[in-house]
Amino acid sequence: MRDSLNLVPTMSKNQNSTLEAATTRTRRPALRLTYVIGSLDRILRRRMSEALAPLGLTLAQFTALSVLEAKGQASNAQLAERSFITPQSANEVMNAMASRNLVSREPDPTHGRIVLLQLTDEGRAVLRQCEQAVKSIEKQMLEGIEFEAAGTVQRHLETFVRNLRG
Amino acid sequence: MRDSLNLVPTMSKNQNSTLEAATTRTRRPALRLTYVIGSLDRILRRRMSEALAPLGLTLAQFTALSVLEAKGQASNAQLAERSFITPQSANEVMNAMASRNLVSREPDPTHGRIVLLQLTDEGRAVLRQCEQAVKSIEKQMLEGIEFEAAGTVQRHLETFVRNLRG
DNA sequence: CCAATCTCAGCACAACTGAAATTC
DNA sequence: CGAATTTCAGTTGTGCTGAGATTG
Repeated sequence: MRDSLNLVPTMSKNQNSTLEAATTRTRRPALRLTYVIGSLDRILRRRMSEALAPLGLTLAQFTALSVLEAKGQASNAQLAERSFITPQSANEVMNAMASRNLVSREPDPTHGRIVLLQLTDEGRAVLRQCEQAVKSIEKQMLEGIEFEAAGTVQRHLETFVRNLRG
Repeated sequence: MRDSLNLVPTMSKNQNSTLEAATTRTRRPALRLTYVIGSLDRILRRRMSEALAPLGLTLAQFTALSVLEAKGQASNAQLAERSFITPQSANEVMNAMASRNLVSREPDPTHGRIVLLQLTDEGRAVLRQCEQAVKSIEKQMLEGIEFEAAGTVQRHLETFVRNLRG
């Protein structure tokens, strides 16, 4: 009744029984998948922000650097789409990084209004430092998880994203 | 060299054509697992906020209601820990909901300073509406995913959370 | 004129840190 | 006193919408 019929295979036991009876001992919130995703992201955000702070970068900036490296060269609009944010938000992040010389902005020769963004050598160097700083967090997160299983999880999450993007 | 040896079964450049060959054509940013988690959360956040707006609730409020239902009865401090946020943040959310009569606050009879929070009947009713509103988003997200696989993903994500919590 | 792109401005949400008051 | 809890106040990160300018 409560959770209808789908997608919440969490409460492996006592899915019945007033819930409150278990308040003292139950260790699991055991909520929806969306809740778990949100929780994980919040913890990850906090930990990563801490790790990146000494390098003077915010998490959003690190993300933008990563995406830009993967894409190689992109307009602000393209970058925003890849990052699942609005062009305005992307622009704000890029402003901060352009002024720090981590990315270069050059007008697209074939299209006057478009500004092509690209990692500078300094940006690439900083990105490497960031990845180093973040690596240990990822490692801790995946402790006890088999390599293959982590890949499976990632592919499923990518499917979730694709499904939601419509 | 760049990604060392672990935990990123994705790609970074083009030298690893085995994995993405099966998918589309270079359509994937394919970054770290943390990036995918962040992207998914951002999309989910946006979609869920939209769905909850007509009910006059923010996502944080919905989350708090859910946690409170699962816990049955809790202090603000307990609730904060379950939600992986600071007591200050939790308190702010609870203020909004107490003033809307979705949760009740009663002093703990056994400990003067503690305030016990609990869902009101109205809170429970609103929560049910929220869950209804959110259900279709979850359904879309899990399209094409087998029930069992979704459970596996959730269990893995819960392990990630546990690992990071220390 | 239209559409896309970029950018400025203002705003909202959700978290945070710091600090104070209360209670055991 | 010290530890835990609550709560007030200010700040930050990160996104948003709206509106305007520019280019093809």
